[in-house]
Amino acid sequence: MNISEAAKLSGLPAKTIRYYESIDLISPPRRAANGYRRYGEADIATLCFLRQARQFGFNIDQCRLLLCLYKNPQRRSAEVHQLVSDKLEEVDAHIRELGETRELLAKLVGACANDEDADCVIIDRLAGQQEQTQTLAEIKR
Amino acid sequence: MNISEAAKLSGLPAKTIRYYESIDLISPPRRAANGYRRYGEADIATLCFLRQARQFGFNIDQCRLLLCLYKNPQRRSAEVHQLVSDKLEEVDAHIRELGETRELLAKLVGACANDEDADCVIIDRLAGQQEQTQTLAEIKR
DNA sequence: TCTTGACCTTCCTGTTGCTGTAAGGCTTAG
DNA sequence: CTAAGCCTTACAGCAACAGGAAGGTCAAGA
Repeated sequence: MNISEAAKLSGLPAKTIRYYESIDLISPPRRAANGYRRYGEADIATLCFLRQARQFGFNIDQCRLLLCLYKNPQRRSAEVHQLVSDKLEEVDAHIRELGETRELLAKLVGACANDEDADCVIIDRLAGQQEQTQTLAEIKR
Repeated sequence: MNISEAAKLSGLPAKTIRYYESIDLISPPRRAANGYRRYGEADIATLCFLRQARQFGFNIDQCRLLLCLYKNPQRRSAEVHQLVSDKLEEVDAHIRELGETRELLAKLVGACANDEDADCVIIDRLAGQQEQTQTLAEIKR
């Protein structure tokens, strides 16, 4: 099948499939006489695997590793487990960070007068000296 | 003061300050006779404001808006409130999305045998046809 | 047969928010 | 006089693609 059908079946844009080939994430497919890329079932499976892995938040390098494991019948499931639990920790850390930001933003929203006046706690807070000093202290540590 | 002191006081790398100037986020400072940038108190305040806004997750364009409001004594706090509550929603959506990913990852981690065997639920799940079909159905909608 | 539209190809640029590096000028201390 | 530590500009690169230009190919219809 041609690239656009592979795209449909895999759920990845054709652009992305070509991109993955260009960075050696997937191996170049056979070409038809006219130069068109030809994909088979196994290629589609690989592309689906990649789409899923990306959706799970794995970056391209992590996908490379996962792909190795996927294609290697000698793999140990413990290796896969390690990769995924690392990613889980990564995501947890990211969520915690965003959660802190969220709380700070919520405080700002709650504290702002939200009226026609120019006085604005949010602006004051963003311009605030205290926070600046605190951050400076952190930097100096 | 020169750029490196401005960097120290504002908490932004000198590189970033020059970058902000290059994209017209901040106005070009005066120059000393030798061509060095000279910064004053007001410049530092602006840079601090930007650092804080970035820490809160505002992107550069949003910082532009915030900066306008910051510098405009005719602002209405309601405008600021709007910007910040939009950002809060944005962050919330991001957190929800990450939360879903987190749950899926946790399931994978929990289901994996985590041993010396090649059988791996995670690999199966990432390569899974069901999910693929489901996603295809979603695409076709 | 010709044309039209839908494919396909490669190559180049742009996105976001910086960071790194090169190549060179200024300043100050020893 | 030299070495360090500033400063300047300008260009390249990161992730993970997306958009578009310029051109070749293919199948269907008038």
